[in-house]
Amino acid sequence: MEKYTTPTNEEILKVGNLFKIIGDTTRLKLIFSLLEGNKNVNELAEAILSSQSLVSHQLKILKNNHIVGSKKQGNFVTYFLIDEHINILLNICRIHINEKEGESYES
Amino acid sequence: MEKYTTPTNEEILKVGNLFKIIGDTTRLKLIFSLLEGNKNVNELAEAILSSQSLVSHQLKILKNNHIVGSKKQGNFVTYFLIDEHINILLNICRIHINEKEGESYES
DNA sequence: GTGTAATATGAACACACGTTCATATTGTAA
DNA sequence: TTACAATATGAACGTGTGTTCATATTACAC
Repeated sequence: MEKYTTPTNEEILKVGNLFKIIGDTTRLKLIFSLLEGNKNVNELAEAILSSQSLVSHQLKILKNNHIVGSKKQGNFVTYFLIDEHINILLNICRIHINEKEGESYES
Repeated sequence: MEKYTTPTNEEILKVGNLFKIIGDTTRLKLIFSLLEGNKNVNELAEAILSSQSLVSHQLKILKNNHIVGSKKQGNFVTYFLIDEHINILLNICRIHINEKEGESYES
């Protein structure tokens, strides 16, 4: 693992923003759904049991933050995960959570 | 890396919550500050240029979510990072961001 | 005991943000 | 062209949350 020094304020903003983006359950569901394979908007809406509008809004946020990409094919728009970093983050997070199994989390 | 299946809704909530916790700049500053060594509340407030009250509030959230621990020593309370997972998450996130260097991020 | 430093806490405010609804846009088929 | 399906977008609403301020608690020194 690369060794990092103390981050600048700008970097802290970026890190915080990325975590904020993947800290929402709707967007997490979209990401986990896309891990199973590329999907278009309606397929995603069905998969996560949400409205088309909500899915479209959240996909835009994921796209603006370079987590997903899209490819227009006729009437449909196929979305896909851009790289593996997000998946790695999610797996480490799940390991962390499973180790803390049983402990309560509050805000 | 351990292979994970599709997460349950409960697990998605937990993952989302953890990312939400470390998705705030004030809490990130506290975490990065504690990576340099254990500190008490006032030292942290000075380090991140924030008020004692704000630091105390945010430390409580970090503690409730098992990211930091505390140890009372007389009049002072020393805070420390509980494990390495958070640091790993932060490093991967920084790698991700550095690779995306130059690209803009919007919400 | 009193005074003071360190920390925690609760209320209040302001703002961010996720969701819904209605509607606009785009593309395809007839 | 018209009709319809897929997607995107903007406004509005309600809720969550980070911050500040004032104050409470705790512990030490005198």
